[in-house]
Amino acid sequence: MSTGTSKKLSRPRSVATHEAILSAAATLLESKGHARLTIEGIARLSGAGKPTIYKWWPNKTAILMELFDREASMLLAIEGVNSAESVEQEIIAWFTALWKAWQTTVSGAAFRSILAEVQFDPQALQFFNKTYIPNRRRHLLAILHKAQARGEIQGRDLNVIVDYCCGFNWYHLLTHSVPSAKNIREIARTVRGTN
Amino acid sequence: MSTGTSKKLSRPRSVATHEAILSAAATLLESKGHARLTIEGIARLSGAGKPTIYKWWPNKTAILMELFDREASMLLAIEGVNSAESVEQEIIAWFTALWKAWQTTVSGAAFRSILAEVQFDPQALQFFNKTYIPNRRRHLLAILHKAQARGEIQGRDLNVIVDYCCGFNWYHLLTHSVPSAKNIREIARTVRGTN
Amino acid sequence: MSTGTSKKLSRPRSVATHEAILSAAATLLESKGHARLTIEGIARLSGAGKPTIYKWWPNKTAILMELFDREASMLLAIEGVNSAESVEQEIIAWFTALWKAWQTTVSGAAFRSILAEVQFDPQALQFFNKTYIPNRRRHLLAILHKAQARGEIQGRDLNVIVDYCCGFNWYHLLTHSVPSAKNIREIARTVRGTN
Amino acid sequence: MSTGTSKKLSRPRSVATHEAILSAAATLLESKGHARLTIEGIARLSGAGKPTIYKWWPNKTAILMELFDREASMLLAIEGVNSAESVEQEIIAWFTALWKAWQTTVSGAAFRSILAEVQFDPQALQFFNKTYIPNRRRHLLAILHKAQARGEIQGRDLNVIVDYCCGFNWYHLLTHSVPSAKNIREIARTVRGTN
DNA sequence: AACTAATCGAGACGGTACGTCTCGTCTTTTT
DNA sequence: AAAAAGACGAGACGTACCGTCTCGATTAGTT
Repeated sequence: MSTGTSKKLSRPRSVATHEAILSAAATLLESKGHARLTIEGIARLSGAGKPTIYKWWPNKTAILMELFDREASMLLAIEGVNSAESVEQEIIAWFTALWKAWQTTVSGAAFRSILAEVQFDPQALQFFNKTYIPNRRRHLLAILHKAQARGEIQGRDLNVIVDYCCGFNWYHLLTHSVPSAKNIREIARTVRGTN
Repeated sequence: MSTGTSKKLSRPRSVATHEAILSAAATLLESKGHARLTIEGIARLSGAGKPTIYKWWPNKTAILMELFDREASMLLAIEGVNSAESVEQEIIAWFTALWKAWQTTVSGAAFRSILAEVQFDPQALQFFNKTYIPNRRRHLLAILHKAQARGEIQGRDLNVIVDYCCGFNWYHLLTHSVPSAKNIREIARTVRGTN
Repeated sequence: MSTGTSKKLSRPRSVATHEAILSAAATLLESKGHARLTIEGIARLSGAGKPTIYKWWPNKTAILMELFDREASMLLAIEGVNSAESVEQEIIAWFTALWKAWQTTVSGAAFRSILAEVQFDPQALQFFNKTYIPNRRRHLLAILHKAQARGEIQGRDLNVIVDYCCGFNWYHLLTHSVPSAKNIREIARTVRGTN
Repeated sequence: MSTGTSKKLSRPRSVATHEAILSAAATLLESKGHARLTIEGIARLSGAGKPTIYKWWPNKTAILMELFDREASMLLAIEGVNSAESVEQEIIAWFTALWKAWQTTVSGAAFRSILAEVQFDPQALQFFNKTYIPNRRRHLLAILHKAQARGEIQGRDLNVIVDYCCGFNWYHLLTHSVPSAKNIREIARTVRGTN
């Protein structure tokens, strides 16, 4: 009797290979840099065959996105509950944690690569805009919404705030300059805008 | 004392070829997109030899930068001196003009390509950060300085303002989303921040 | 006991491509001549990719050698065992057959090209001297040895005979002049040298 | 005041440049080898402009031929009158001198290069066959003619002898193997052919 | 326990672009 | 004129990856 859950009749996808590919990508991104990160290199290092990689990821960007998510989700899990007293405090905490992650893991390099790579591939860009970006904006947007509900932010278009806050981070990421704590405080101050 | 007008004793660089290469790059960038913009393609379309291109530009990014500058300088020339009554007005005027240029010429696509390309090449990135970016920031920084002198802006780090304003524009450029007039007004409002 | 026929665990080398490359080389050598025989041209005509060619042959000379061997082995197969009555008869038969092959197939042009090409590449020259040439000399040397055993040749250094006989043929090949039947008879006469 | 000798209205061909080009070619041929001997390299080393070279020599082969002639004529001048008692002695003397020159000057390398280069260029080959080769054969042919007149050689086609003697030398030149004194004696013996 | 079917590694293959090299022609200024 | 300097179009060089393909070997889960 079928249990309903359609069981596979054949060999399942190898978890070890999946993992090996991702960490090979991480290693190469860190050691050789974006320009030297090639599918061929990943295959070589991971011991996987090229067709195996192409079977599961449509392109390099998809690998990078999965890599970034893995690292970023760790970050989110670690940060956990943040009971800050004000929007500014919350944003400062969030940006500080974000930059710490971007610096200490490959996630920063990965996101930088995604941003660059996505400009080459219209299809990847569409996925990036429709699915990927909204997910990344969600956390900041939630903080702002709460603040708006508490009355801390008034008369502001929250999406514009997210735009320029993300923009600020992207700007620093793409120019390889880490914003100082002071800079982060400064940008956090702008969100209230009590005028 | 002779200024030594230093006449070249050989065939001078061909202006026509220089021009043909740049406009071939512009055409290809517009028609084929960034991914299909190759040195080989530029050589083919422009009628120039590949070595000629490599002689004058070290890489694709350098061509794109010159292309962008050409378009951007036109923009600056056209916009001219604008004596707006407030910082906000000035910024709104500047951003509106900038986005008009980015949309109506290839300059937008060129700058997007530069941002992506520079991530691949550490040397190009260094030039980008040390020389190219400061030049691009100058105009906005000048506007802010004047406003600070007039007392319109107080207690703000002007560089952070430039960071997030550029960031805002880059963000929209990289996600292929044009900011609305309303959005531009909104971001212009944040620079004053009289709190 | 299993001889371990060592089966390849990947896609086998394409015989069709191998063949296409060789015959493209033959066609180009015949139609365009040695100067216009380029790897790029062979790739174009054969439909193979350049890297495929470089994978299997280190340089143009290697292709030419294989091409020559293919044609020459046909010749040897056709000529078969020839039981002539004297050295002179044997040499005349051999040279006549050789020149017929050099004229009716690309093998002549191929060998001419090899001789020229090998002067450019010290590595190719070494292979040419150590491996290729001895193989080409073998047939003539065998004829002379047999004759010496029969007492037809006395007090001669057989290697010098081979040197000048090959030299005679190379001379005519390189100056694009085909030796007449009379000339071949004349040179065949010199090998006996009963003085 | 005019000396009577029709003065040129313009700058005459520079002898120094002519000389510089030839010796640059010799130097490069010796140090870098045939493959690295390029017109561009000659221009660089000699300090001449490329167009100057092309003005006076149609191609690289022509330079090599002039270079070879310069060296070879020195040889002939030095060897001078050779009063040998027999054809064999004469040929041995001639070949020994020839090989000494080929080994001690660049003339050997130059002639090897000419042989190779000429295979690429049908026009150069024609000049080579019609003009160059006959000049090179002349000396040996003269020796043989004298011997024939003296009755030392009978019933032989002298041209075939020259063919295979040149062939013998070319063979050794092209395979980079210097014939031993014994080998030279051996080949000299064949010319008499008293059968 | 044998069968089955997808997965995996290996790597050959046709492409395309890379950045470099040399060619032979040209244009300009100096001698 | 002739020569230097060197820019230029042309096109081959040998290399690096791309993404697709064909193999034989592996390895669950189903019969």
